[in-house]
Amino acid sequence: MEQTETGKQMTHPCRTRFAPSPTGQIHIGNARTAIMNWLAARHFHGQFILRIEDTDRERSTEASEKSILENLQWLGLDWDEGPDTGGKRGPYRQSERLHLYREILDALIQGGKAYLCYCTAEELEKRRQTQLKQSEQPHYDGRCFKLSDKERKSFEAEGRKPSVRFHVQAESVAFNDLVKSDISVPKDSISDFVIARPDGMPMYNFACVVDDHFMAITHVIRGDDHVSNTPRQILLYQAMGWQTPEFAHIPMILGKDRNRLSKRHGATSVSQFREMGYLPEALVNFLSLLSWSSESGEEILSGDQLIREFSFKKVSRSASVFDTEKLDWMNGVYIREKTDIHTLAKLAVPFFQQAGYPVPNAEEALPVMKVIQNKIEKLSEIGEKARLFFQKTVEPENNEAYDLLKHSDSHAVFQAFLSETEQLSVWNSETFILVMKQVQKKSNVKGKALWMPMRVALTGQMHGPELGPVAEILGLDKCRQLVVQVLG
RNA sequence: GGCGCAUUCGUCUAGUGGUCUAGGACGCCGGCCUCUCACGCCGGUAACACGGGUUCGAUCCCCGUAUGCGCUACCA
Repeated sequence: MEQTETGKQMTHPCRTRFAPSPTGQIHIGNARTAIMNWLAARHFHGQFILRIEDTDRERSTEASEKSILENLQWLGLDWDEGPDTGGKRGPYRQSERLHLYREILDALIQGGKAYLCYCTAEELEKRRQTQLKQSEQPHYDGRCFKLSDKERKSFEAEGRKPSVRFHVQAESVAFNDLVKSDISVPKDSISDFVIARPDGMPMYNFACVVDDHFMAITHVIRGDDHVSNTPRQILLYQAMGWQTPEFAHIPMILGKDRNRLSKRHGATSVSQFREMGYLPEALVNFLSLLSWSSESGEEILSGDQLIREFSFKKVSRSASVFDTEKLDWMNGVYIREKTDIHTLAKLAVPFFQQAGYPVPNAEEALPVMKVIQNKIEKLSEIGEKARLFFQKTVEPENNEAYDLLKHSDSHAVFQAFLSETEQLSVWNSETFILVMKQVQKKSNVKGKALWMPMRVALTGQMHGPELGPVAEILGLDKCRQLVVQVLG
């Protein structure tokens, strides 16, 4: 039998879940939560379950669900059970589990653990305001708990539709969080809360508990914005006589201003990072290093290493700021060191095309990618860095470049280059270097004065990739043509 | 307002009652390499929120304060 890190014995193998609500693009913070759940499941050789929490009918869409699954897959996460793959504990969409909630709800009401509440949203809000005004703690006063049959009937006659409220009886609730250690909440800080809407749709805290129970989730790993929800959920587990799972609340991810990450901070959805040319492995690596660190202290970690090294003990308790500069660096590491050049070329094709360059496939992208591989940190920089290979005409980028072309030494270099290449039939990086050596002899110009004019002639720019490979990709004809152009 | 949680370089983090003159990474600065830029390599900059305790000794333990975040929904 496996042991959890708190020493409690697990009666099932580790089962974790990621339970997004399909109300938009998957957010970077949610993605991190998904990654942690996935890592934990894989580390403990358990199962990772995907569940769609679509009880908010107003905001849930099918398109969102589809996009969430796609982006999770893009990140490289896989799940053992989910809405698309199925599984023994399904269905995996809350909207398809309504009958189950209904059953539990009835049982709860029968057992006196929950009751119908006829208060309207307006009434509730009004009372809340009064409580606030009297600097009281806003809470539900429990008035519908002791409704007489007569009162109930009169409410029904008014056409009021009741919601279902959970009757809180506990003194106080305490639990041991795998990340945050002991957390306890005093009694009266929790008042009777709604667990189902008048239309029968379950509320988050309720549905979540029912599903986690029936899906046999052993570790609930989620953002620490759920810490305050946990006591409510534990009360529910207790009322139903179910065993509570382990809880692990991982800290929030903050924006640069230390506020909760939101659109104001720029890109926040996984798909946006994908479009900007971040590699999934880099994003996963970076995200897993937020509020977590490896035992070894390594920073560049593959998925397998992440799985191997995963541990709740290494999750820190405080929020972290999402630092794109470090992400950029890490993505650069993946581009230049951690990704096979052929794979990279393949991934790059859409970015060439987006920039309008005629690159139909990975074969065409390959040589250029080899040359600019260590010049970019994101694939979206391809447009800028590869421009020199596709531009129709070459213009010196600034006065300095222009002056360089007009220098008399440069003139000699160009002349020599043309005569040296006149009879050439073989053309590649090496022959270009050989030619330049000859040019040096002939023109008696060397070093910077030799290479820089050639660079500007071929690319128009003062900076750029190594000239040999550039010349090779450009081809002999194009090179000669460009040199003729600057001479004329 | 109440309750909960947090607080080590600018950022991500390591760390333990003495080995901390606090380690690593990103960024930044300087140098090397070099046809340029980048890569790479070498070096540097920079932090234990504050105030009380406990202790021979606290970054590490306890209590306050401040600040931040979260929850306090018929959102999830």
